[in-house]
Amino acid sequence: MKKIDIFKKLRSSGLRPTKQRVEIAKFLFERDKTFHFTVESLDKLLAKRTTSKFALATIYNTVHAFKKAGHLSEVEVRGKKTYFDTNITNHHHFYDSETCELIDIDANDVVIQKIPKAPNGKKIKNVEVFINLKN
Amino acid sequence: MKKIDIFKKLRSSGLRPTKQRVEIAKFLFERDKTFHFTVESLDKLLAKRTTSKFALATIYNTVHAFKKAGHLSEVEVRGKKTYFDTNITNHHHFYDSETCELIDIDANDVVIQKIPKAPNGKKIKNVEVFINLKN
DNA sequence: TTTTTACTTTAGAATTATTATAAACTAGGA
DNA sequence: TCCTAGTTTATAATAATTCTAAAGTAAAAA
Repeated sequence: MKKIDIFKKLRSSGLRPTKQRVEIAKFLFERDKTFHFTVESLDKLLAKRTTSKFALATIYNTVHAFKKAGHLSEVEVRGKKTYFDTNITNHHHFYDSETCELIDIDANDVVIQKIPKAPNGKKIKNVEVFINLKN
Repeated sequence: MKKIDIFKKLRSSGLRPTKQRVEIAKFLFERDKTFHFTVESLDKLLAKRTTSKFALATIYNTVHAFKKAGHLSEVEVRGKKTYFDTNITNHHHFYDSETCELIDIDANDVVIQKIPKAPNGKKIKNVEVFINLKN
């Protein structure tokens, strides 16, 4: 993804393309495969790859802004950390608690045959399937 | 559940039936319906219902001891808090993010037709289905 | 282009949930 | 009853995240 596209992506979602956002966006979105990360891991990776430095709060702000704009999804797993996922399509996850690793599962690879009705007055927003792994 | 049964329940799982544990166990297990709670909410409820006071650390210890002994299950949902569930059978959950409320779904009410193979070297430990609700 | 304004970044403080610590206490066996 | 290991407790520590307020910057207005 070219710099100009990053600019577009940010601007079209109402985010000013600041130096920090552009750098973070380039790092996150210029890749073919899905990328899972926590704020902490992203911070470390950015520190390695770039010369600029980022306040931790900036990474939190940016990642949440990207999420709000629909460029990232958030995945909550057992444990204290929040993971983010560059795969924003509807999909599911394997979770390997040994390695604390998330692995995407395509939505088509999980077929649910039967599901209960939502309680009165409520609707189903989405269904998340977590497959926990062991060795 | 009678006090003597609480004693048995605790002792059979290697937990000394201390005053605190017995009171907490009575509060949690002397009910017909599933009960979902966080450590924080349990603390508040206990403060209302009983005259004894409990250190927060005791509630953490006790709840985790109960979980380890298989008397409670733990459910992680979006957000920072950890929920515990007196329903220790294999089951799923609705999650109402408006009210931060968990609702049990019987395992039989969710039928999964197709599921992907675990990655190489890994096995599937369990499958958790979360149905997120909206209004 | 300069000025202005609103949005951002930043470092550090604050908050929140949880766990660790170490001293005092207690259940249950010897 | 005495002893010992397991428990409880208050408090400190930790960890992830959010808040704050000052300094900086992008983009609109002049």
